Parts: sequence; structure tokens; C-alpha cells
Amino acid sequence: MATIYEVSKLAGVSLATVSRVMNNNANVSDTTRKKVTSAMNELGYRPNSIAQSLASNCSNSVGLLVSELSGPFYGPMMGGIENVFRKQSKHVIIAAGHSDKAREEQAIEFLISRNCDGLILHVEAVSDHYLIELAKGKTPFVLLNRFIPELAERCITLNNKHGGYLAAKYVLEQGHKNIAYISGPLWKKDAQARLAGHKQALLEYHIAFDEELLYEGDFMESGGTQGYKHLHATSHPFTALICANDEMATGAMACAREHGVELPEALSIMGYDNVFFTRHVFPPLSTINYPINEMGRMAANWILSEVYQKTTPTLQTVFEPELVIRQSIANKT
Amino acid sequence: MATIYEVSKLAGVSLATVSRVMNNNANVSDTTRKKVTSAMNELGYRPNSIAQSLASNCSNSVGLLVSELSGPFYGPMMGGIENVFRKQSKHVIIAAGHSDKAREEQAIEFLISRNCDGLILHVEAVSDHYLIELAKGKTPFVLLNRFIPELAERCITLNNKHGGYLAAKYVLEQGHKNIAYISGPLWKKDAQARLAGHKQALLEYHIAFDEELLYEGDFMESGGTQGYKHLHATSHPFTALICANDEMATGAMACAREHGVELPEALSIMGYDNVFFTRHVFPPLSTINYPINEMGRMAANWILSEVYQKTTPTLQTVFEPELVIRQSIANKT
DNA sequence: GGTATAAATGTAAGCGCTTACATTTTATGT
DNA sequence: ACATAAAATGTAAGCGCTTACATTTATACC
Repeated sequence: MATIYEVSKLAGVSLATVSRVMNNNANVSDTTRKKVTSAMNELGYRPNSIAQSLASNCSNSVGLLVSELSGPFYGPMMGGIENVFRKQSKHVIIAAGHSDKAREEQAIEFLISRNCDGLILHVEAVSDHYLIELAKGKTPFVLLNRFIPELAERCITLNNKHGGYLAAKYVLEQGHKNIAYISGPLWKKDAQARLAGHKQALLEYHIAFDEELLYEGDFMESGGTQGYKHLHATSHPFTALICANDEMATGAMACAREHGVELPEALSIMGYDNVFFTRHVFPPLSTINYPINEMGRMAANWILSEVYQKTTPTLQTVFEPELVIRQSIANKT
Repeated sequence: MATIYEVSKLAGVSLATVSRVMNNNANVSDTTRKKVTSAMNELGYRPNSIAQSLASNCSNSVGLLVSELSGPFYGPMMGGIENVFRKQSKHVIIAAGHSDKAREEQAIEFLISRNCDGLILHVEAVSDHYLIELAKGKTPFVLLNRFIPELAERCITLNNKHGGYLAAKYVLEQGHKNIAYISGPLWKKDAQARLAGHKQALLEYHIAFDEELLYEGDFMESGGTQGYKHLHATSHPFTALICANDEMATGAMACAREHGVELPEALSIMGYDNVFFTRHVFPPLSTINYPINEMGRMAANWILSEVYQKTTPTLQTVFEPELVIRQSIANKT
């Protein structure tokens, strides 16, 4: 591989000049610029990005930590992020935290030790305190789907409460009065917020919230099936079931069908997130859209702006959910 | 950030010795090793991986190119890969090629210019010739889901033909005689192989292959819906529809249902790949398992072995598909 | 104890760039 | 034409490590 030295020799200029045309910033006359570029072409020169990084103290890499590489939620998020970075010739290093405190912390360590210029973190298990301490370090990061007041300006979140509200409101508008709810793990802020929005809508419609019709799930399919079984076993009847995410909703649907209940006639079901397979389930699932792809792009833009001083479209930290109506809710009015 | 120099000073040894304990290979006495490690701890020293890379000419990074970051297929693949690499402290740089020739080539260039030590490529649009040329370069790579005879030992593939055979055989065993088929784009090798296996099974059961009941799809949901419409419009009746992947199968299911056909009583449907949402559709889709996660791990092991000279479990290049029976095929015997 | 050998440690030259600063060339104004 | 400022280019010192080779120290053997 040709080095900058060989290019400089062939072009008959100094190393510095070659470097200047590479980073086409400084003042270089047109004639020498041409000499240099043609020398580069002749040699098939490619800058060594490692050497650039060492000398410039900038690795042009950003770390991306997600809970899982698979699953319907993270794919679109990573897609949005990779897309904006590659256009800027930044590369993204991925790691998975598996919603586990130790593994998340270890992954962050790993990414930092890899000299990432910045980090995009979708973490769940790590403590607020840890992140606040981390913010004092020298690697900038942005948080996706997590809000910490002390770090507010670097948190990109969805208005989860409003989404919970929209879901319940729609179900109520369809005339349902007995509504069951399968929440996420209630130690998670987003699960809390979704439930809070749900309760707010109920309040507005003067429907009492029935604690017996609440089941705390785990945001996974199994939580939906277990939740349905539990709710079914209570003596409290319900015509609609709102789930705090789509995976649980599909789990509940499958389970309800096994119990011989007709969907959506005998039971209406509502999801949350609008992951792509909600269109594929039967009946197609009404849900709340979570613009995760856009939010990923925004996180990437945050990094571009804060870390690389690029001018980007205005940064937005809170995103609004939207109701997506399909066929899983029956009209009872 | 502390550097190796400061560590050496504090420990009272030379740079080389510090480097030796870091790469714990050379002969270092226990006492000096202890001195050095405690100096490291005291200073909170972390090696600068960029400098290590420059000096050792090894970036410890491997590039991963997939068609899409989202979608049910690539997630498990990336998961398998990231998992094995992080245990070895290698990092993975991701890029998406979007099944487009120019973008795939550009992504490969990008990854190489990032000094990846090796590449894992899931490419579709790039030519065999391009890859054969690439193989002459100095960056080793392994191909996932693509077979090129000249590069056989670095191709990790599924026995697609056998999968096609298994699918058809099962449907035939259930007594179906009129079987429609929606293939993938037939310029793709895997689509061809799956169809070839299908035909082989038909032959074995002495059922003629009806060209009218073949539709060339695109491996996407839309291909399934269009395929169903097309097949439905022909005068040839069929009781079963085999699709060359799960996305098309779900598209076809949705479309069939819109046409008012009962699933699976009036129409049996078979998929291919066993992506996770096949359990969620209704009726749960019978399909062919594609062990993509394991194949990803194997690709990672290939790199570990060929690039980093690690000893790994024996490398396997061709994987076998398996029939997954759920409820989308009705018994006609 | 002295020599031969092995083990431990040190020295210093890079790896391929960037960049502050110095120097030379060119343009500007009178 | 000449002084002066601005633009273009060059020089050389790093960035933080690795590693070949040289040197020193410990170990073994007779």
C-alpha cells in the first residue's frame, strides 16, 4: 500500500502538502493540488485511517449500543443511524447489551476503549447514576429511549405517556368499557409512562381503572401469553386488551385464540410500537407508532453536531407517537 | 489519559516491558509484572487501541456487510457474529448494501479503507467476478449465503435445494396434488436452488410441475401478494402454495384472506427461512429453518481462524435446513 | 568459580499520518 | 521597483504504541 510519503515524492511536494490536499482545507494552489491528486491516482493511494486517527486524535467511529441486534425494534433504529453516518464517512461499531447491567457496562467500556468519538446508547439496565458519571468523562454520548433529567439535552425520547393516552382513547371511543392492560416491567420508565397515559384517558372518560385488569408483563411475547391467561382467570370480564408493546399483544392474541375467543369480535387488542410485523398478524394489529428510525437518525445527527461540529437539521429530543388503526379493535358503540 | 510512558515511569521499567505485560506473551518475571499492573491500576491506564493498531498493523476490527440492518433475517445473523467477536475483543463495523451493486461495492471499499482485518459479506448484487478479484486483495473475507466455486472454502451456505425438497415433500405427504410456487428472483442462486429442490420432490412423487403455477417473486411481502393474485387469476386450481421465503408467504396469506379464502382449510401455505414472526402469523406458518444465527457464528469463527490464527471449533461451510411444522398446512389424505 | 545458556529487560526505530511553526513564493499598493 | 502582507509550501516533532535487536541478569552445569 502506498503511503503519503510515496505520494509526496512522486508529486514532488512535501508530506504536509499531500496531507493538506487530503483534508482539502488549507490553502493549496490548483496546480499543486492537481499534481498531488494525479500522483495519488497513479499509486492507487488510500489514506490509512488508523494513522489519521492516531495523529488527529479522532477515530471517526461512533459506538452504538443496543439491547439486541435482532428483533423488530432495533433493526430500523440501526438502519437510520448507519445511514446518516456512512454518508459522512463515520463508521459505526456495534455492541449488544442484552438488557443486563454488567453486559451493558462492559459494552460501554469496550466501545470507549475502542476510541469511539461518540456513543449512541440504548441502555436499560444501567443506572442513572452510572450514566451521569459517564457524562463527566470525555466521550460524549446520546441516550435513546431514556430520559434522565440531569442529562436532558442528550436524551432522545418518545412521549410515551401520550401514546398510552392515544391508545386508550381510541379504544374508549370505540365504545369499550372494560379494558384490560398488560404493562411492561413497571420499574422501567417507559412502561410507567405508557400506563400513566392509559389511566389519564380512562379518567377523562370517567371509567374507573380496575387494578384486577392490570398485569405486569415483560415486553416479550411470553408476557402477553401469561398476561392473557392471568386476566382471563380473574372473574372480571373485558372486551378489550391494551398491551404496552406489540410483542406482548401478539402473544396475547395467540393465547386468546387458543382459548377459542374470536378476534376482534369477542376481544379487541391494541399494541404499541408499530413494529413491522404488526401488519402480518391476524387480525392486523392496531397500535401506536414509535418513529424509531427517525429517532435513530436524530441521535446520529446529535453526534454529528456535538462531536464533529457538523451543522445538522435542528435537533429534536422528544418525538410524538401516533395512532395506527388497523383491524384488531371492534366497534362497540 | 495515561499513556504507556507514564506507566513505565511509575513502575520503573521500560516501555517495552509494559507493552509485554499488556500483550502477556513475552517473558516477564512475576515481580515486574506485578509492578506494572499495579502501576496501570493506579493510573487507570487503558491502552490506546488506535496506537496499538498502527504499530501492530492490526486493527482488531472486522467489517460486516449486510443487505439491511432491519428485517427479520439479518438481526439474528448479526447477533451471532457480534457475540463471538466481542468475546475476543474484536469489534465489528457494520454497513448496509441494500442489495444494490454500487452500494455494495462502495460499502466494501468503505470497510477496507477502515482497515478492517477481515470482512464478513452478505452480498447479493455484486458480481462473482468482482469477488474473485477482491479475493486477490489483501483483506480476507468470508461469504455468507453465497456460493462461488472459485471461492468455495470461504463460502458459508445453506443447502437450499434440500430445503426446497423438504418443503415440497412435506406438502406432498399431506396429500396435496396441485401445488403453486412463488419463487424468489430467479437470477439469484438461492432462489434457483430452492425451486430445483421443489421440482425434485415433485418428480419423486410423480406430480408434474405446472409452469402456470409458478410465479417469480422478489423475496418481499409484495411479491407474495402479487404472486397470489396472479396465481389466483390463472384457471389452474391449487390447494397448496409454497413460497420461497416467509415474507412472501405472509404476503400471500394476507392477500388470500382478503379474497375470502379460509386458511389453511381452503389453502395451505408453506414458507422458508423460519424467521421469528412465522410464529405470530395466523395460522402459524410451517416453514424451513434457516440456521442463520449459527451460520453467522461460523462466519465469525472463520475470521477468527483465518485472520487471527485462533483455534476454533471445526469450520463448517454448508448447513442443512430443517422442516418446521406448524399449522398452515391442511392434511388432504 | 567460571563459562555457556536462557531469561528478563532496555534501547530505539518505526507505523503513516497531522499540524505548529518556519520559510519561500506570489500578489498588492504606491 | 520596492516594501509589505498574504498565500503557498516545507520542516520536523509528535500521536501511543510494537518489536527487532542489544544488553543485562539469572540459572545450570562441570
